[in-house]
Amino acid sequence: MHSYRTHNCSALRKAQMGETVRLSGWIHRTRDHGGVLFVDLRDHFGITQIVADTDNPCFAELDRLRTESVITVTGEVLARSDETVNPNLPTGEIEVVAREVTVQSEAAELPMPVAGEAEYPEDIRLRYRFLDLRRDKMHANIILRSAVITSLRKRMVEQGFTEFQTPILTASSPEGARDFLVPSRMHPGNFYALPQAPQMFKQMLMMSGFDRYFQIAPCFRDEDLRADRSLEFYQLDFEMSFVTQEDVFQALEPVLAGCFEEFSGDKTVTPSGEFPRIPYAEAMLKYGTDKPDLRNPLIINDVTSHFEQSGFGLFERIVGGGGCVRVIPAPNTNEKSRKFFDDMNNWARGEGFAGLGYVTRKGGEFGGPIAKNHGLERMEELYNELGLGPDDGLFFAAGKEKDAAKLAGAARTQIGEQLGLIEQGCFKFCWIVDFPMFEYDEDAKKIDFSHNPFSMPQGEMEALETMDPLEIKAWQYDIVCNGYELSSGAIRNHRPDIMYKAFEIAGYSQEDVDHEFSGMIEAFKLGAPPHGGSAPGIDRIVMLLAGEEAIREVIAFPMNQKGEDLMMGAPSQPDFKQLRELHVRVVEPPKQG
RNA sequence: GCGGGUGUAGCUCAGUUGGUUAGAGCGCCGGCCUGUCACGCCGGAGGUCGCGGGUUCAAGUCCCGUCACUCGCGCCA
Repeated sequence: MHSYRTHNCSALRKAQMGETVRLSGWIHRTRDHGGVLFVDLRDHFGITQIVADTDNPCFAELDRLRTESVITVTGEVLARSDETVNPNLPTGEIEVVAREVTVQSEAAELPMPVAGEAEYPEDIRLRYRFLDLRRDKMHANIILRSAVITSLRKRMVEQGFTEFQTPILTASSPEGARDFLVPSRMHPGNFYALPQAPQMFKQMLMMSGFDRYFQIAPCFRDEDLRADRSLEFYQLDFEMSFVTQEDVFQALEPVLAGCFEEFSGDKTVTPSGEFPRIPYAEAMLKYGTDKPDLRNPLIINDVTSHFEQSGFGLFERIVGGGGCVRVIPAPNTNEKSRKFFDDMNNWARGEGFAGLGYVTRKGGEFGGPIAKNHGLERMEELYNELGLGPDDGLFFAAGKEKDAAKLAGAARTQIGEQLGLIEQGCFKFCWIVDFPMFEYDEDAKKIDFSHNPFSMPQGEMEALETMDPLEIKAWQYDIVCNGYELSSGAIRNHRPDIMYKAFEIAGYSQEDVDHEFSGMIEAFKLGAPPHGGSAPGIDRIVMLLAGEEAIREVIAFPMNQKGEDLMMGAPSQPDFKQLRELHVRVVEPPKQG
């Protein structure tokens, strides 16, 4: 007989009745009835009930052991009587009568329980992650992650992509997020950078003639963390040669839709080939964000023209000063109390906005100060234009265009949630397209790239030479699911002349470009195919599929919000010898206060 | 760097307008129980109420500061 097991803890059925078997696992729970003792033995696969009565020589040992101790049990498979079958357990029709128990590892008292579904403080969960990962939910999340990655990989290969590995120790890239630096022992004073994304390498692979690249790529960014953002994360990084934006969409949609359909259970998924394309400007107007949650049916409207001359002085002044007024409908709120509307205003103030105005409407009767001051007839006109009903309230976000859009977008989400309008049980994808190539940087008082400087401008050289830079769009796109940005991507600028021109508009000389991106420019000058790609975030994909709200729930060993690994104790101070070899000296920052 | 939330037993939490010895469930330790599966019953141990200061006859409770965790803003092309 095998030293540890003949079956796993989810394998035994009535068919094995009478067989002598051996199982190994963790003691999940014990139930001591005095005369008879039940032990739930758990492994990766499931749970099997072990039983021993007082006449059984194993009784004392099993009774003594704490939960989460690891044991090997040899015994006979018994069918349970009809009344004692547990229908909730795949192995619930049988139990194993212990004959021999070997303790593999005795557990001390636990800092957090493994059995049960309670919530536990995250710092304790992270400190004892190996215990946390034994819990059902976490174990399932990590298995899901593995299955999702396998599925994505298979689907990419089916689409004709080739998997590559690119360097982890690489060069700092001058744009984007902060780099993680690694000191070079052999080159004193020089540092490697960990890749923020394998951007340069994948473009180089296209210039190397490989046509379709992909990688499950680790990426590193030294920026503050969020629920859906960590210092290190994985992307399904891909790039394609000789493609238009539409070709990229058609390659990715079946991969994402297919993967989501495979793992989303009962939830519906936007079908491949039907992901809406929403221009950036339209998204900012209708949803107040470039990552709209399309499960929310509310649409924002611009009503600035209605308030150029209005009895409502505040809005008139805002509009007169070049600002705008956006409205978010609150359908069927005739039963809502004044508190509901005031609470929304307080919420907006709490979020740091000036405030959120509102109009109430109950059976066709308008209420609230805006309606009164603006005039009931003009309000009626506004409602007719927006197609609103006699019981629909209306919220107002006014200010400079950027602020009004942001407030309207946040309010749209808040109203949708408060009124329970967010459609559940679905994954709604969309592409956001036509991002502006440039934007005006208020701080630096100059034109700068709005997103990726290496994207191809729509209209190429002619656009750069003839158009107002702020009007130029880029072949750049984001994919969004349920309000989460899964990735951004672009058709790249593979033409040195267009590259120089684009950088010139943003205030960089040809020498600057040659100096900062010499490798890339060099490659472009030696035969570069038109190419483009994207890189959906794998952690976020798994998070959505697992129904979690933080990527830490789908990462085996995540960091806390301060970028610390509480289990391994990272980051930590290196010893002096290591620093000396690396030619690095640490200067402590001055203490506060 | 900034703002919100939380902080009471190993864990989850309750604790009234400030008022005697700070409680419950789970876990732990001991005892009882032969069919449970979140087993049940009895008993016990376990607390710097995050930390520091202040107000008060009296602070878990009020005030100020600070720390930790967390969510968000900035940041993340």
